[in-house]
Amino acid sequence: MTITMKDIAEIVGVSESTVSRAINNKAGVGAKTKEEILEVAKKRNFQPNRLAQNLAKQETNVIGLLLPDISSLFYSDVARGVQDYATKEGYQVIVCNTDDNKEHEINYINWLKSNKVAGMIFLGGGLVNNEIVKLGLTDYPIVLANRLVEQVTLPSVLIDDTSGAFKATEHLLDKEYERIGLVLGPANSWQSQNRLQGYKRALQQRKIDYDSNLVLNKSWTRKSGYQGFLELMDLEDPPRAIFAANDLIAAGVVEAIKLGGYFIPHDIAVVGFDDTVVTSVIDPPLTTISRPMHQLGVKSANKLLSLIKEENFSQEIEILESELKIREST
Amino acid sequence: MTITMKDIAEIVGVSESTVSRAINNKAGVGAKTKEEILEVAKKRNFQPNRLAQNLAKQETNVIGLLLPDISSLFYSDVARGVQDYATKEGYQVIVCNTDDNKEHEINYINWLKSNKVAGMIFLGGGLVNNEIVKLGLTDYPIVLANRLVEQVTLPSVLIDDTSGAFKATEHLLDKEYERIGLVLGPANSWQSQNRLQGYKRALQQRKIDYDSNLVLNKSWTRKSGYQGFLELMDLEDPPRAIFAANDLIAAGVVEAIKLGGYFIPHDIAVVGFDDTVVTSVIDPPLTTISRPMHQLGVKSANKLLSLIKEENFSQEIEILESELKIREST
DNA sequence: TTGTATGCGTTATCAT
DNA sequence: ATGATAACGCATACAA
Repeated sequence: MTITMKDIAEIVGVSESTVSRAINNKAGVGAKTKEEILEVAKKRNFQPNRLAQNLAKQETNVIGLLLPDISSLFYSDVARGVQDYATKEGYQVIVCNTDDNKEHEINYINWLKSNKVAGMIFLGGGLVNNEIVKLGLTDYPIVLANRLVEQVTLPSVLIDDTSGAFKATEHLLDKEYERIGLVLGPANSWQSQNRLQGYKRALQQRKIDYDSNLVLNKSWTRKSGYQGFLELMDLEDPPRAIFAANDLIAAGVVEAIKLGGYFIPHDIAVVGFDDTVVTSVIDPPLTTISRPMHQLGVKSANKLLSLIKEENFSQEIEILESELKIREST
Repeated sequence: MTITMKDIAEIVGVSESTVSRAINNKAGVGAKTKEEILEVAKKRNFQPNRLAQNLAKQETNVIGLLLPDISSLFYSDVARGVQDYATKEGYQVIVCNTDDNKEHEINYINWLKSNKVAGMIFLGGGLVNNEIVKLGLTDYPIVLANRLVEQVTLPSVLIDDTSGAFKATEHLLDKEYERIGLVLGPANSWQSQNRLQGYKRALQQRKIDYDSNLVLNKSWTRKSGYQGFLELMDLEDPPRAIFAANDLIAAGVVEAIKLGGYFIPHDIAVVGFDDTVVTSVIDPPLTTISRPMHQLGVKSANKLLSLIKEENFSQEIEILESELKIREST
């Protein structure tokens, strides 16, 4: 069923090397011979065996993408970005779900290596850098996406969460709100910390004092938003604008506001963070911070491929900005 | 840097075939020789070159997964299921985003074929069956996941949407509601049609007359749910239970109910469909139909691998049931 | 038990 | 312009 170059060579009555040259469009084949070969190849639907091809060329057009979980809202978007760019450049990508399990990660890395992939992207998660080095990956094209490592610096693409929070806060500040409630997730999560930092920086820029009473550390849930709003309203001088550190929290805030009989944004303004589907459940449409997830994938793949092709003109670390999406809640 | 069997053979002072046998745990190697070989292999961190291995064995441990879009909520879950099962069985999967574009699909299929994948899963989307056959895939292990084709029957795994709607309706019927409002998506979508069919079947079973006034065809949005509820309330004899054909619609229904001053489920009961993240935004927690998406992936991969291993004991078409998740909205 | 030889389907380096 | 040949790294049938 499946035909090889050898077969074509026999049919046309030439050598395998001539067939190879003709099919790969290389110089050194008579016009007529070439035509004949291509005709047979097309007619018999010849497909080169990539395994043999890659083995001979000592290179592949496959890259590996390691991430915690492809079914996550965040990572699947990034993965799509990686695939879009890679495909466009003639590469395929193998997605490996590590579940943040170090053992899984190592197994996958070994599998990818033995399959001679052209390079790898490590998205999120947290394999310590030393171990990556130990796995002999230093001489391997690698890009880190949204994953910071200490010590050794590897080419990376990151999304700047802090500046996202900065923009959200700044936006409310622009709207003349000076006291802005902030409902965060747990205090020990770095997401909370980054977003708090952005919030503080925005206040600082406007020379507005930071009031810790306005900042609540809760969890990343709708319920937290609901309760958080009630707590903020209990303050002596309650805020008339609220920055919810993710969309789920924002949903809770919005619901509490509406059930309290207030109007958005007339009485109280709300900004969310993430721009997930959750946004579509909220009325009025939520002003929120949109993180360039697809873009993160595209840029990472872009960086990796230029590494592979040794066009190392891309800077080591690239930082992507989040975008403020102004809708009707502010 | 990377070591081959040839190198090991030289180091130990045996032939390549002996090394191959030792490493692949095959009979016919002296215990001592084997030990020596394995030691060197381990020490030098030998990784067999899969390209060469596959080329020699004329088989690979890679399967292709074609789907419209990995970043979609639904498909990414299924993909995860495929990967989980495949990985467990020692296979890797290549995900290809077709965007329902026929040309893309054909390109991917050709790429997968030339890479000698062991088999493919076609998830969703719609390449006509004839074309699949034309691509010479009939002699290729293939499984269709949630994609029905006419004519030729290929091994398939499907999720029975109709029975999901049946269960949702039955549940409300069990709660003694006889008049049940149904808010669907567009009338021409087969999702709407299936869900309507399940609804009707449940009524029929209880010998309850179908009242078309209770059934609304709108769109798959929150807004539709909101308006749908208002329309239903305008009826002479409004329903006290509502089946929303997806979670987004349910979210709108719930909001309208609450803003109308009614209580859920005391005054009005609501059932959704999909069990997506949207559910977590709704208060009270929504009773909904959960489709076994991850399971769909697992079963598809399972079927494909048994096809590959020629253990064709699995039935041609497998149907997966949806599950009723009873929470607090009913 | 071990080694030799050959093949897997290409690519690439020589000759001719 | 074309062909013979080796090489890529491994598996395997056949000898020894």
